[in-house]
Amino acid sequence: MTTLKDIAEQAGVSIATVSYVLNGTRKVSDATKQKILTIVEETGYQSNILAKSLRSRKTGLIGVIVEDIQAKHSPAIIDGINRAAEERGYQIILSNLRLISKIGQEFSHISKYRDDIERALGTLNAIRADGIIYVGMHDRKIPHFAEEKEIPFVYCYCYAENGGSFVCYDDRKTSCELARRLIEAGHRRFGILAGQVESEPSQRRLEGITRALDEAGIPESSRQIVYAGWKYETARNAAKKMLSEKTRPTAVMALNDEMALGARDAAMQMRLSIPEDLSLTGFDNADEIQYVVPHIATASRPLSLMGERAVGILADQAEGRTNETINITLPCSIIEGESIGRI
Amino acid sequence: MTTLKDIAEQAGVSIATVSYVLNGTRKVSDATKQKILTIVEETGYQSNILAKSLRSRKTGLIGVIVEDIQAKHSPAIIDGINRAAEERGYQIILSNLRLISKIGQEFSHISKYRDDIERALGTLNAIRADGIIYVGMHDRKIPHFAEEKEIPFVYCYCYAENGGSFVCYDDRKTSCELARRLIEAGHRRFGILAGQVESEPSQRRLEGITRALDEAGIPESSRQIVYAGWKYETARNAAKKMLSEKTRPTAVMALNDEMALGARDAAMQMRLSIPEDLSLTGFDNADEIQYVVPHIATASRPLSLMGERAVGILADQAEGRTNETINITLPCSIIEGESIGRI
DNA sequence: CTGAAAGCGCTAACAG
DNA sequence: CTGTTAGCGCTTTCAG
Repeated sequence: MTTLKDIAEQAGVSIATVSYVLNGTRKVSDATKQKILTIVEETGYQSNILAKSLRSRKTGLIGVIVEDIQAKHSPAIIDGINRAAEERGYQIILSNLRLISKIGQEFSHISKYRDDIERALGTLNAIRADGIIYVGMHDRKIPHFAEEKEIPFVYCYCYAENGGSFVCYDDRKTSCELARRLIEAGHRRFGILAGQVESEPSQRRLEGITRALDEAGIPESSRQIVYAGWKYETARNAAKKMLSEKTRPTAVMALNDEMALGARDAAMQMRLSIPEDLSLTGFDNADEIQYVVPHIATASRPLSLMGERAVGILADQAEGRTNETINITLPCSIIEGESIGRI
Repeated sequence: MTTLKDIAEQAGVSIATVSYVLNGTRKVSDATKQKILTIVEETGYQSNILAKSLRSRKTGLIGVIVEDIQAKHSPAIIDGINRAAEERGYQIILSNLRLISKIGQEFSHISKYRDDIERALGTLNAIRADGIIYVGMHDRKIPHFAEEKEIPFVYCYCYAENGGSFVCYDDRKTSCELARRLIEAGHRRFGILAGQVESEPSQRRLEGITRALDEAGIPESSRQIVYAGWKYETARNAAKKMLSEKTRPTAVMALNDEMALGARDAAMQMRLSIPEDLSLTGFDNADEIQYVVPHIATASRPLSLMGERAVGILADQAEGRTNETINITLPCSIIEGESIGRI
């Protein structure tokens, strides 16, 4: 492996001079500069990042701790992180906590995995990463892991109890917007398929819908809320019950797409067609609904962008441009579908 | 940041002794050992991996170049890589080529992205990764990037023109097995929805099916093969045509699940029900088909395991246990569904 | 404009 | 059993 020293010897200059040329740290005569550059080219010299980092105390590494890379939203976020990182000359070092297989849906027990997190943090620390992005599995509040560490830390798709920068998306506003579309289409009786009672995204999405319904003066009695646990099966059963009542809702809002599919199949089984007999909305713009006809109206989260913005904050902090705690909430976009019918 | 030197001073020993204790490189008296360990614990000392690696010429870093992290199969493979890497004390450094957005389906033009790849390889080289895993986007032949490099290199979900270790899965055998199930169920007229003509996975899956049909003595005239380009839309159109022929196939084998969904919707539109009027199989076990009823028989690829095995090969090479080129082909598992009917 | 030299924090050969 | 010391490859003062 070629080193600075090799280049210096071949060029008949000191290693310092080679370093100056390579980093543009100081003015060097054009002659020597050219000579050095030629040799660098010929030898295919690659500076040793380890040595460089050891000296300069900057590694150009961003540690990404992801609660589960197999969570549906993770790849898009990581993609965004990767893109932005490369643009700024950083590399990604990835640590996957694999929480799904470890805790299933028991997000509240996350504290049990504090050990895993500490270990990941330890490694990233040992490697002297310039900053850390923590990508959550649900957009929810979690303990603030990096309290005592001095390394820049940004939460993405989650946020910390007591501060810390984060990037998330506005599901409250988006849900509100979806509900408004249904109201505009004339709907007055709503069925809502929510996640777990304690789930924060579920609560926020519910709040958004509630706001829209309140605005429209729709009474509580015309809102049926069922906590169907985010899943297809449970949602289908809940929807079946909901739709067999005498004053059944004319619109069902599922707080995620998987539950929307459950509601759709319940409707199909009951020979209710969408959108003629029933309007339906989802959330997340999941793969699973791309090919169902009619297309179900849903919302797309700005996942890639969230990753990019997280890197932006991190880089600003790592490079000393700011030391502020920055919180960014990005808007979603509504995906139109034919599942909303006028009444 | 605490260093070896700090610990040594506090313990009143030399830094070498501390190093010996921490690495177990040499016997040290229990007394000093305990004293050192206590101080390490108290200070929360983290050894500086950069310095360590610079000296020992091993970084404990595995570079993972993934053609696109947003490809459906990527997260599961990376998950497997991550799991196995952690077990062996390696960290993952991730480089995402983002090929999908760059070239779409034009996989043949991949050579244009040689530059991107060279850059990723360069960075990984500069960082002195102990080995590199290249995760492809399709299980296909690609140029051998690391010919001249001395660093261990393993291809995953693809393989190289002229050698190099790789891990892939057996779509030929699996397709053959799927076809046999249909034959056993009494089918004699087949429609096959393939990918692009030049696609290797498509060719292999087709070969598997051909073998099964040949074995069963089913004439070429009873096999309708259409190259429907892997996509829902094109597959639906192709299936529609296929199913309107007077001697329509009784079984349609789509070489991926997205096309199976296309075939299913074509059948629905033509009022053919599955599995009574038509049997259907897919491939890949994609998210998109998890919730369609009846469940479509398909095949699940051992993605996570492929990642794990790739790390196994890499670690064996990096740690000098072998210098052989190793190729592993893993079996898939058939996912039963109600989409296969007896005839 | 250029060079010598002092480290960054750690490992490992050599010397007790 | 323990310590001294020479680097790993690079950046960056300090001195020409």
